[in-house]
Amino acid sequence: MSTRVVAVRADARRNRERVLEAAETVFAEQGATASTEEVARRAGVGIGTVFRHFPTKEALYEAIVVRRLSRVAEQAQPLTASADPAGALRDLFARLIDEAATKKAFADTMAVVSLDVKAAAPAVGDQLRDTIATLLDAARTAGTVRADVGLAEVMVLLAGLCLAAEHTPDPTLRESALSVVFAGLTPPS
Amino acid sequence: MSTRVVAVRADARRNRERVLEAAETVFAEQGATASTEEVARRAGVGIGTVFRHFPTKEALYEAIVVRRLSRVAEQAQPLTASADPAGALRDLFARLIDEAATKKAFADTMAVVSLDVKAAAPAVGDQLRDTIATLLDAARTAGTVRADVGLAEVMVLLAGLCLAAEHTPDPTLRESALSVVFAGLTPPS
Amino acid sequence: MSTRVVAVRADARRNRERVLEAAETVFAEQGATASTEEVARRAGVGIGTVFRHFPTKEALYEAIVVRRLSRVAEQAQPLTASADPAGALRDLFARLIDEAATKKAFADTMAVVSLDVKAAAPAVGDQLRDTIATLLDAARTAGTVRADVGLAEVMVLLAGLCLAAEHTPDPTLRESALSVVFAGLTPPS
Amino acid sequence: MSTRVVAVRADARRNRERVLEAAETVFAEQGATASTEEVARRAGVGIGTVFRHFPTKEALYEAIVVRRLSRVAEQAQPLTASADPAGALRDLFARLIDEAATKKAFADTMAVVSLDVKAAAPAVGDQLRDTIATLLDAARTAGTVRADVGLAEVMVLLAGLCLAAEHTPDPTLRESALSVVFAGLTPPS
DNA sequence: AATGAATGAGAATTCATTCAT
DNA sequence: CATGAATGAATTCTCATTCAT
Repeated sequence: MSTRVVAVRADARRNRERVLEAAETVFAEQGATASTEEVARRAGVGIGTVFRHFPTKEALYEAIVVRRLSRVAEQAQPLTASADPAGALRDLFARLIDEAATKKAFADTMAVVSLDVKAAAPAVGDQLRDTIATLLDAARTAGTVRADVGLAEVMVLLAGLCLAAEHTPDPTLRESALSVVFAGLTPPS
Repeated sequence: MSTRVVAVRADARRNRERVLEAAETVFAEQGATASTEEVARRAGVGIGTVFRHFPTKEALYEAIVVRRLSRVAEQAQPLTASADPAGALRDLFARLIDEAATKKAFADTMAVVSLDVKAAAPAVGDQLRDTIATLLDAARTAGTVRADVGLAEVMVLLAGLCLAAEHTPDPTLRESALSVVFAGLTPPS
Repeated sequence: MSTRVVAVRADARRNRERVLEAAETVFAEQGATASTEEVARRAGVGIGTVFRHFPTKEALYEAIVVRRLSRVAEQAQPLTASADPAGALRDLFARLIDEAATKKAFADTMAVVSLDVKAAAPAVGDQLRDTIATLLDAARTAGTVRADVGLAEVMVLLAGLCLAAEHTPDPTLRESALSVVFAGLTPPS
Repeated sequence: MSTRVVAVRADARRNRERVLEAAETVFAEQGATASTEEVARRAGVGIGTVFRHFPTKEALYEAIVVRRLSRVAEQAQPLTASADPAGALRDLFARLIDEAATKKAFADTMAVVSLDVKAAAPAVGDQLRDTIATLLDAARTAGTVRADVGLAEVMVLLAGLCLAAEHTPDPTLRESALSVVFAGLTPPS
């Protein structure tokens, strides 16, 4: 009996996953204004199924945001152990910028997390923010980032780079812009 | 008869202007998703009039982009005479950033000009780009901006700062971010 | 020019009238749950037209309610001049009951007016209520209706008869029920 | 094996009962438009279970009607032994009216029984109708109700009072309306 | 040329009903 | 039998665009 129950749930979870996967793709391609119907089509499910799992279009979108952030935060955390915190920070930024360049609406996600702190579901982006804060602190302590730069402006810069990346297909250019920003973060010799 | 025709055209031109004015306001307030009906209402004209002058909502939006750019470029050009090109560049950026923070969809305008060069009506943003290019060249020559920084990445940075500004109500924070970028543009001592 | 303007309005008014007419029919046949699409179809207009004239389904429904009440109230008012107020009252009730028996949702309209006084748009049903109140007063004064019966209970009885009529296709039966009620309103000899 | 089957049936019957109980409550609160899902939730069963026992929402609704009627009829029957049949009839009406005022969709139940005789499952409301008929006959014989009043119009009046009661929160008013009706049923002195 | 009414293709959301587990 | 996930038709409402006046 418990197996049967688990089986049902596994099925539902699989469908939920398919919906999320489809939503991820669709939102990456068309942005947040993509229709729920399109998501359902891509997922190969009825539209009712989408709404069963996510009672609102916004709920679905938020789920994608959370998902993206979780992944990003997960991948970011190991960086805190880095011996070169400034370099780690830059690597992290580069990764996020590339993702923003590829996936529509990812930049918006970053902007929300970076800037509209209270708006987002609380604690959703906290993990990423914390990682960045840790790296920043370490870098300042190590003297590889200027002491007079705060987390807030770093987040603004990150958001800006991500948002600009959405319109910047050339990776070299994105890298150059990032270089300028990090040059600005580096203490004058 | 010719007078009548001229009169009509003057009328039409005035209407076109009113529509643009209204669109500017409405898009600044509500972003590009504002309805065309709302624009017509604000302009005090029928919706048919809006579509007569701009056959598509997108055409109207582009017209606003062009308009904003023209104004900005106009105000920017005098700066090319500045004795301190780097300082002038920074002032210009600050002005644009503040505008982006205040007017919705202005940041997108900047992004279009800065990044999707070919997408926009050709030569639309060229004037502004040229001004920035001139300032940048002068600053590099004067040694107040690093020689290895190109126009393209500067435009990316400008777009990024404007886009981030849209979500950053605190002017101090916007200023701080700008400072970092300009520190990054300054040649190492 | 004024003629042109008037012409447009006349056209719109005609369409509005067609929508109202269709809505009247459709609601009479299917009740208040009939779809707006069906109303549009019957009116021979696009669904957008219906929503242009009545921004909400509820607004459309209310318009029908108001319309029905206005007509009824208009027809009722002359009765106040009757030499036989009790008889006039009974005639009025009979008319309303018959309408309720024929038109779905009319009974609900009557119920709203009779009972949920404040809920309905204020003053919508007031005219009818006033007419009934006048007739009732006159009848009580004339001694043809019991002095201890108030307007409130008369309205309850009217609503009840209308609501029951909706399910009572036999007119003789409706008439019999009305007779009992009026016998109850008549003072004991 | 037979025991197991019996056990299953007992389980099923219990579930059926729980569904009915929940439906009773839900329909009383929200009317017939309440969703089947809500009924299932209240019953603490899956929605599939609801549809297993009642193949259609309408079937479920009818079952509730039947159920309410059975109870009412059961409670009513003892009244036939009353020495004062007219008084008993009035008591019965008062009880039904109060129930209609409290429980949404009960008035509709009454209307169905009173008026759409053939529509309902045959013989469903017959018991109540029979009780009322018996009381009416007795009262007519006793001379406490007019001889020229038939069962049909009494049912119409009952339905009307119940339907009106649904919108009449004031019990005094409901009582007053009932008084008028019974005055109308009483033979002229 | 201006007007604004008409249009109808979506979009989000709900819910009765079916069916795989 | 029970479960509840899946389905998709239906509904309300919006908005860019067209067209009669």
